[in-house]
Amino acid sequence: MSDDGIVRHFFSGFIRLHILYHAAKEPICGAEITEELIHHGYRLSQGTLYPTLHLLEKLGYLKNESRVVNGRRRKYYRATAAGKRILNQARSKMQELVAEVLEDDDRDFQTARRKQRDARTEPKQ
Amino acid sequence: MSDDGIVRHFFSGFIRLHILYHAAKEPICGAEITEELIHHGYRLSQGTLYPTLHLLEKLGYLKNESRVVNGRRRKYYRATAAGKRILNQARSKMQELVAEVLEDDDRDFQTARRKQRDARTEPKQ
DNA sequence: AGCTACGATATCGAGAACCGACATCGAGAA
DNA sequence: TTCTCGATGTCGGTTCTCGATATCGTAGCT
Repeated sequence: MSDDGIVRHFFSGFIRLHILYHAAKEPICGAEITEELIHHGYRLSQGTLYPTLHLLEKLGYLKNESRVVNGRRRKYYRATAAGKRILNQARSKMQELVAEVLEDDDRDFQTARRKQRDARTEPKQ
Repeated sequence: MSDDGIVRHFFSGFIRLHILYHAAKEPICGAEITEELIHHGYRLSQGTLYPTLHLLEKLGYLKNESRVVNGRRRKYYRATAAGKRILNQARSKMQELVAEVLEDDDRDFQTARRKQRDARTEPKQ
């Protein structure tokens, strides 16, 4: 694991969640997702992206529809009802995990929710 | 990938980020981290946890100090200056990635920041 | 001191995931 | 039909993850 890769490692799963998120917002194809991620300074290789799309489709969270754009065939993926359900579920989890890391530190991230504050203040031993 | 495992998969990196976060807050040992994660309903196997700790230490983000607690040897890890730096860097990234997924949907997560709104609304050709 | 108990830490092998490189596909141009 | 080229799909080597197992180290006991 490279020094710089550790941050990427922290978010690799999260990047994949973005696929589901975007597919819930609007139909999106693989090439657009790649492009989108670059905006964020991330990169998901084709060897990861397409299998992920296929997996999400196989699990019933995405469905695709072929279109032709500029003489090119593209598969546009859209989140199914089940996909939106799992997305919301992921959002809740994320809420919980993120709130803790962003809260109460030497930074001003008070906008984060602080629901689980009490759940982790029990004394050890 | 199991159906239920996909959500876990989304956050596996996030879970590891928690290690760094807790180590920045206070010295923490492997056993406590495991315990902590269970509060969140997550689980990181020992075969993943310890190598991760060693990696973070090798990269210079953590340093450890052995203590004896209840007759047991424990290695307490604490974030170094470099570790806190990378944590803040990760926080910014997280902020950015999370804000997008939580914002402007059929839910009430408006507490999330919306700084990068403009960065991804350029028309696709 | 030597022995045992036990929790914490560390390691190992099998399986899975990731990535980069390469292959395939398909619509329009020539 | 053949060529072009962007988009999709696949493959092998490398790395990561997990569960099981091993080691380590302190304290209590004799």
